[in-house]
Amino acid sequence: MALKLHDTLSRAERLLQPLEGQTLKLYCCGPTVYGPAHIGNFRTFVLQDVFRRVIEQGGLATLHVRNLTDVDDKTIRDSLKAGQPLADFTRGWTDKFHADCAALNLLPPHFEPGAVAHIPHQIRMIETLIARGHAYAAADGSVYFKVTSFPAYGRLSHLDERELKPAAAATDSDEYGKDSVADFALWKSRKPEDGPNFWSSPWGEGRPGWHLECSAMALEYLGEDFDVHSGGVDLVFPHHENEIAQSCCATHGHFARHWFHIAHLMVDGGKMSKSLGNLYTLDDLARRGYTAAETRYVLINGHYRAPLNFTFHSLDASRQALQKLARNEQALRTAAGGTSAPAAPGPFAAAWALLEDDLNVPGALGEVFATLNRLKPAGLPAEEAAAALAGLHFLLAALGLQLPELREEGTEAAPAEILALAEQRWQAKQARDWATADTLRKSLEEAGWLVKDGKDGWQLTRWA
RNA sequence: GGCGAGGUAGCAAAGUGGUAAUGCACUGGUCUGCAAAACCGGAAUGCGCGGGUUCGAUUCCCGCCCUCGCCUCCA
Repeated sequence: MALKLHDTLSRAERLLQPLEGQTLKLYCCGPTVYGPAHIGNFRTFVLQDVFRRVIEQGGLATLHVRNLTDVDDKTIRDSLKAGQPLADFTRGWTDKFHADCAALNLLPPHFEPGAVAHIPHQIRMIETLIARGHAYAAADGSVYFKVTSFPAYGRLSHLDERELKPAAAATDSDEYGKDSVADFALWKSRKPEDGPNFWSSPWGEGRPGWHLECSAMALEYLGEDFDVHSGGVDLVFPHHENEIAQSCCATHGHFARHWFHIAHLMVDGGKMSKSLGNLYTLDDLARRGYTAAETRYVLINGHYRAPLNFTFHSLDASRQALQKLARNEQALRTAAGGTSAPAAPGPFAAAWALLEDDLNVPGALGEVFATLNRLKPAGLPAEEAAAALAGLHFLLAALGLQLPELREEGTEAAPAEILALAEQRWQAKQARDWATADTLRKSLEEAGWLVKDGKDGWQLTRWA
């Protein structure tokens, strides 16, 4: 195992080695469950999944924690709007999230804690922070973290090199009582708009602040020190900066050793937003006929540190690419006379090396194709084909790519009238009545079936 | 305005101090009555702009332009 990964904090590529033993501890900021996640959210989760798969293929174990934010402004607001108890509301969207994750072939985290279930942990952490002089309760019962009490604040996002936009310092009317505008909430006192969603604490009724949940859960499941913390780039500031401050001040640990941030997905060259109508969910794409596997391919086929431009053309390209991989895989299987366990990259060593070099997925995919093109699977001797097949499976497993069914079958599934049309066309063709044959072929195409002529007969393929 | 990430063929996207992967699209051939699919080939002549360093820069340095993100609860 020799994965080099860029670290946001040190701004350098660093070799990843578990702090303890052979298990790499990974914390990922999860979704806020108040609606369906969009493909931009999933870019982050899919890349984290590839990361985990590469680590595991490389021979290490992982301990993967990804939280669910099931209490915050949006979940509360929308559950009240829906007239549902918060827990029921977020459970529904959590189920949807899990279904989407499964469709995208994401490995489930080992722990997936929710914020609501860990409120005591968060309260305990706040008590520690207050006791150590890093936090204070305001008059209204909210508790804030005192940013000036942590000199290292801002290291991750290089705050010291930045000049905050004057407007950004505008006070939030909800958060009066803060000593400094930079201080952030650990506990938010109960407000009328929270409805029935409040919990009791030493500071009165209220609910936990968003940043704290990740610190508390990371501590609970991974300990004071762990290997990698990951999320979308937009979380660098303030979320991750705040997590570092809370965790380092509440424990004696160093918190995460390595920060892994994934760049955003763009659509048609611009940002994704509801108002532009270019914010897609997995279901939106499914309605247009694209599979989750095709979506996954699109999402991983760009380096994680660079913005990736999503287009429907790239989805079409992914479909073709996956078909090509499937054909090659089948050719290798035929040549090898069976499958074998994916134990090593074999002839795909160059592709694997690219994955180990800062998770260069597009480079690795390019290398997979280049290797296949060189190998010419159909003509390989059985032994070489078997090694290549195992290697291909090794790479596909690391990327989490599931190959589609080859588009060969279909004739059996065709309805009787389609079969009749096809047979009629074949007869016309035998009679060298090309005009009739072509007309019938066109009708079949309009009905959604492509005709493929063989030597002694025809085949149908579902087309639309 | 500050900080960060980017600008590579029609689209997407790797990579490199010395003739620029890969996928899609395009195109020639095989096959076919013609196609489709598949297979075997091919072309692109493309590294944002201007300087500098260098024998040589897309790659390093400087300046500029453009895009995207963050700038206090957006993956």
